Amino acid sequence: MPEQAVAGGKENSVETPVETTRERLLNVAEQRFGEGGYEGTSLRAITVAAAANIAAVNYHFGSKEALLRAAVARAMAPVNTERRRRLDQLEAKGSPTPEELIRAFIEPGLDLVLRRGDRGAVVARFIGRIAFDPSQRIRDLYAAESDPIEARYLAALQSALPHATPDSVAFGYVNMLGLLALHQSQALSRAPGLQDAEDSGKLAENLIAFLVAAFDRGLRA
Amino acid sequence: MPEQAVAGGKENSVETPVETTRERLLNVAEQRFGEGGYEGTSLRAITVAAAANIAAVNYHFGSKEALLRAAVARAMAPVNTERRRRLDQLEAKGSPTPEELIRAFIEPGLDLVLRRGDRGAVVARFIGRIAFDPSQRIRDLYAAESDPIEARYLAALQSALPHATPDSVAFGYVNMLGLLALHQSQALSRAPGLQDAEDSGKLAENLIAFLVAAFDRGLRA
DNA sequence: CTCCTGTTCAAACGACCGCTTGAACTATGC
DNA sequence: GCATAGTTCAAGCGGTCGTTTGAACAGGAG
Repeated sequence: MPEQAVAGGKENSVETPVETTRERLLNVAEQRFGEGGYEGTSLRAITVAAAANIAAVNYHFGSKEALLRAAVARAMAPVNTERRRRLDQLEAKGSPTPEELIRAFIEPGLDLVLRRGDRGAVVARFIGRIAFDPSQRIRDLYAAESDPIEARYLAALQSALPHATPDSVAFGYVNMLGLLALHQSQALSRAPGLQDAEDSGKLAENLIAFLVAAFDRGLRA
Repeated sequence: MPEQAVAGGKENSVETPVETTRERLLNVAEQRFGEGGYEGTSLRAITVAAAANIAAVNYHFGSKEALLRAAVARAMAPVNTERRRRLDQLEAKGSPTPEELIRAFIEPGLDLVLRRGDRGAVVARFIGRIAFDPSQRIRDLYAAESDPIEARYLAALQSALPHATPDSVAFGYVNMLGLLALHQSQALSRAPGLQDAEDSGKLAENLIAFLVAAFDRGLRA
């Protein structure tokens, strides 16, 4: 391991660990896949931007799709963690409202990710883009990372909306999922300008208010 | 023009006009682009399925992107026509409600297109897929076909929702646009089963109710 | 019949794709 | 020192991409 920069390494100052080839590949993959989608982005474009050799992708990940899978897993991990944490918290408190549940879903996807500067915006766009990639195969790959907590949200939403049928609760959930992804990918923001932290907060509040109203009064009785 | 089958031609019965190569290309392009997206679909896959030569694409359209543009224009034409017709009708009546406006937007996209059998489902999926293609270039191509009536809808929605700010009305509009496209592309229906006419009607009603609630009470005052 | 225009065809172009190979390089363990 | 395992590299594999070419084919007009 030439450049892993373990703690106390002599080559770099203590607080600037070297970005490994693997990390650079994941970072650039997030950016490029988020811009052009999976099919529209070549491994060569990624490796050139990451100052790495093409063979490095197959060495570190095995294939283009495996690189994408690793990037999705890494990007979704903190979002899923935060969502789980919030769900635990709400369930411990007991009887969460629809708004609390929606907020616990939306904010980790927008806030947590957009509030950390350019990198966060890149990650959000990546997730949003992959979630609705034209290829069913790629969408499934995202769904595999997102599904584990879906059942918990559905159950909690059903409890919070006893008047709504299970079908209509599921309908609301996929609408929430879809709208979040579209805003994450910035495909809905006509003005191409990137959102800063403040805008992202406003977006989150607007989206939550929109969804709360739809859940509260827009589902089949 | 070998096989145009003008009226009264002797080769085919009166009511079965021959499908020209150009039409076959557009039909198959709708289907394949709707399945795999623009980047994920090759001209060869299209021409093979259409029983046409690859060169026919460049002869009839000029390029792959021009084929897509022609397919989008053909698919959107009846939707735009119907939306314009409904808007005219509502405006002639005066003071349309938010629900009437939302219905006039959603139904031409789902109903009109899904109610005409398999072909309609293919067209709907095609439109929905292209509207949020990963490539900005392709999305713009769709937006160019969709934009002309956008201003009319925004103005009408603003009048019907005087309490909402212009920004929030625009926010609701893009959400409506996005949710419709996602349902059209069937990316939100987890069960991969194709929707028949009856299901499509239910979907339209559910989506309209969801959006009406969100517009009525989910926008910034 | 001959010309002419519109259409289809097989074949090939250069470019790029994801992936593999085998050697070179690098830090570490003995 | 030397062997070893981890990593990077230039080069090339077979295949597919969108596009182009020039010839063949088909009907209509003179």
